[in-house]
Amino acid sequence: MNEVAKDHIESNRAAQLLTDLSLFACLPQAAIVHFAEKSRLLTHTKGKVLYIQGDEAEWFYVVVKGWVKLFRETLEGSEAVIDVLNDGQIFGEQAVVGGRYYNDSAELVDATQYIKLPISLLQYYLQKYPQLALDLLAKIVHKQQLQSHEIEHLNVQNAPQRIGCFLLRLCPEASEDSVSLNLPYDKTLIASKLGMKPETFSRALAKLKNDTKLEIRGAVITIPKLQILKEYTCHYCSQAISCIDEEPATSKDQVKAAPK
Amino acid sequence: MNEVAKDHIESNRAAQLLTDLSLFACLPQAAIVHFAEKSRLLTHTKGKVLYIQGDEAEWFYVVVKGWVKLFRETLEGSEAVIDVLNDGQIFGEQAVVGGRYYNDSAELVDATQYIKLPISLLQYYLQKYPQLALDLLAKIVHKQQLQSHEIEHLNVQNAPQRIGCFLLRLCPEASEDSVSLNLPYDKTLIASKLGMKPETFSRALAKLKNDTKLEIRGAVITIPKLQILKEYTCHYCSQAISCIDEEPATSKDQVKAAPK
DNA sequence: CGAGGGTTTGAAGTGCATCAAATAGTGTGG
DNA sequence: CCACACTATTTGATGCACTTCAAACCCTCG
Repeated sequence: MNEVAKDHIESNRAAQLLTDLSLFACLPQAAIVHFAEKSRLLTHTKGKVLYIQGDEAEWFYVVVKGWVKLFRETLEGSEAVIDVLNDGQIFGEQAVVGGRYYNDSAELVDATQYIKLPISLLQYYLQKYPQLALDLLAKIVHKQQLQSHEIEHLNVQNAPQRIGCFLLRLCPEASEDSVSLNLPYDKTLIASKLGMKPETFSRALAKLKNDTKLEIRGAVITIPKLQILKEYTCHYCSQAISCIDEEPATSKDQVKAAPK
Repeated sequence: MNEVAKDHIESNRAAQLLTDLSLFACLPQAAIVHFAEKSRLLTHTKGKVLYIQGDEAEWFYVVVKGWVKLFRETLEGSEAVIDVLNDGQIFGEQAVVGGRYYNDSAELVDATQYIKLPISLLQYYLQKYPQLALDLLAKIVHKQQLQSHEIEHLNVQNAPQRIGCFLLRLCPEASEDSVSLNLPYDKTLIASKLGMKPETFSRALAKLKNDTKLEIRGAVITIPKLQILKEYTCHYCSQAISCIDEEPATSKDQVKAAPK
């Protein structure tokens, strides 16, 4: 198969993936195809660095399958994990407005398939289809709210509670009393994401297990009584409901406001 | 003076203030007048609560003169300060997309003048003037980047360094070797914003003073050698330049991208 | 002057980090 | 399929940073 044909197939596949993106829900098919033509569908193994903080921002990214870590690193080498993303999530898009540079670094946590798309094209379509700007706005606001939540957690929760909250957010929406789940990635990485050291994570998880009757076998955790965990954890959260987050509304759900 | 005349004057004053807002730079005067008509220009004293987390979001706000604290509160009463805003800053606008509820609470820190505007009107103009959406996007992305920065700081800096960083961000853009500045609000509030207790703040500031040769007289702090403070503080920051933030670009600075 | 909030100081406790080492788990090549 | 190498995770011992509780101090404002 020659290069051109290969590119064509890759582009078709990308178009198909991009069509499923809720961010692009408002775009006509032609625009999505345009994005797909200019995009690259890539797969790399764990450790691949997609960009680093301070790089000139040319691309934004979509995770197709796998896990990507966003982080910031100091001169000393200590790093702060901003977020860990998986299938369907977008990143690097902040550079579309404001700064011309990435303000964090991105690295694959696992073997991961992803698409990279030119930011310039996003800028173009933001102008052309105003609804896209509104949908992007909604996505970014949602991310920001999760971040506010993180800041709160770092301030008011101790290590076992932060882990408890993390587990709760892994639970399927409508969960029964008892849930069994897999940790999505390294315990070390979870620790960083929660702002603690691996040793602390290990000990804190042991304490949580003891206090809320978890069963732990490696990366598989069973919560026999969700309610116990919620009380232990979310009592210290500001949200009455719980820490479980929801997707932001997309174009279809938007309410148009009347003036005057 | 009767109510109608008073409202008229207030509306004129609000229009004038809104015209200066960089967010509204792209709007025609008529739209700004429309906003002004539907807005309320208010002044309240310290402690006034503008809204609390979970309230249905009807209004967004602009600080005219003073200080406003955004925070999240747990059932136990411990609070996490998300941000402290002053003149010209906007808040409560996140509710314009996504959730219908505020996801933090807002309270005046000082006697403060502010404007409140209907979110429904913002929604209307976001649709009508796409550039407004892009400018709002830029503002929110900028806020988000500052928040990522905060998360990093909570993770990698100790208390004296976080204070040092806070002081650096108070310095005027082009500062000489030596700077003298006023703390903008309560030390207790600064402490909360930096994620520490008042006692810790007091002790950490004393340590910072000792380590970087500050002079402190109440709320007036003199930094004799900026460079010393930068090295002490930002060595642990990921940004090569410093922690000083810049305003996001507005409409005028935007670059239009060519397709294809 | 006296009340009250903001700030500092002291003493003691707690949680998390650090350093070091043991153990479990995973993928590799033989 | 096993042994080895390498990484992830756990465990232990110790130290430091920050918190907590308590009390003093300071400053402002009625």
